[in-house]
Amino acid sequence: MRPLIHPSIEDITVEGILHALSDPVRAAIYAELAGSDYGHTCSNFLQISDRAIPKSTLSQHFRVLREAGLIRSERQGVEMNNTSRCAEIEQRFPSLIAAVMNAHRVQFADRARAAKRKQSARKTTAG
Amino acid sequence: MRPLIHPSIEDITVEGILHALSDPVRAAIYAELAGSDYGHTCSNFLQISDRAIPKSTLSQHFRVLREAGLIRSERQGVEMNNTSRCAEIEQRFPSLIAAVMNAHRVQFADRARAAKRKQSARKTTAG
DNA sequence: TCCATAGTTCATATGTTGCGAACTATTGAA
DNA sequence: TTCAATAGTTCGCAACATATGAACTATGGA
Repeated sequence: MRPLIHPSIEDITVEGILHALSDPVRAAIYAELAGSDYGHTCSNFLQISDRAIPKSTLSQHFRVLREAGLIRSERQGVEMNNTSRCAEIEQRFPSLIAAVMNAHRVQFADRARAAKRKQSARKTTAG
Repeated sequence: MRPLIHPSIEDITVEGILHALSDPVRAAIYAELAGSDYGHTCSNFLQISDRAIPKSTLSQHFRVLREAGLIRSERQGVEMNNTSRCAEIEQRFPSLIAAVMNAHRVQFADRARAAKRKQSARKTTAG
């Protein structure tokens, strides 16, 4: 098993960060990690908003996040402890992460609102 | 020639924006468009920082930016007039674009600094 | 030593990207 | 009108990337 790669802060690239966060599954994982003050294991995410993620896929997603410099993964016994590196990134790329996470929240809220509207429209048409 | 696709503001996704801007060529194009108050043609970018971009590739890049909702392309005679949609995006995803563009600037500055350091190190070793 | 659990890696099928060649659209000149 | 020039787009294919089941590795406990 090859050692895990964690780029040093100056080797982190914008391209890498944006690419990593341009996938909704990875964005969801990262949002959870960045939003909590303790670590998460990989298998905490085998289920993401009603969608099952195969563990090999999950492992790849964590690798992308890790190698983009967004998270740090440390083995802790049989499992992994994954934490966000947001403080470091904030230092190098101020307000980038916050803006991206906020945008994801906006989009999530808009979608929920659209879905609700659609649902009530169905109800009125049916009734 | 199929008509150009411009998503309406509510159909613009964060994934799409991040993916579009995760490519350095596209980020450079977008930065130029967003930073000027007049439009640019595609062929203005056949050369980007000493690198030649084939026009078919350039056309694809513009398509990605356009379909992500980042730019608007309008035919003007024989050429295209490309303008950024940053005002609209700012409204939906506040400070996202600014943070991404700033991060790219930071990275560009850091790289230039690193290259300069390396160059002067070569000089002292040689002398 | 054996098993269970958590993740990683491999193989491969499927999807995406880059780019030369061929094409389309528009303008202007003959 | 026809022809050529210019600006972009589309096609086709090779190279690269991604998703996932199957096989594997690492760790801890019985």
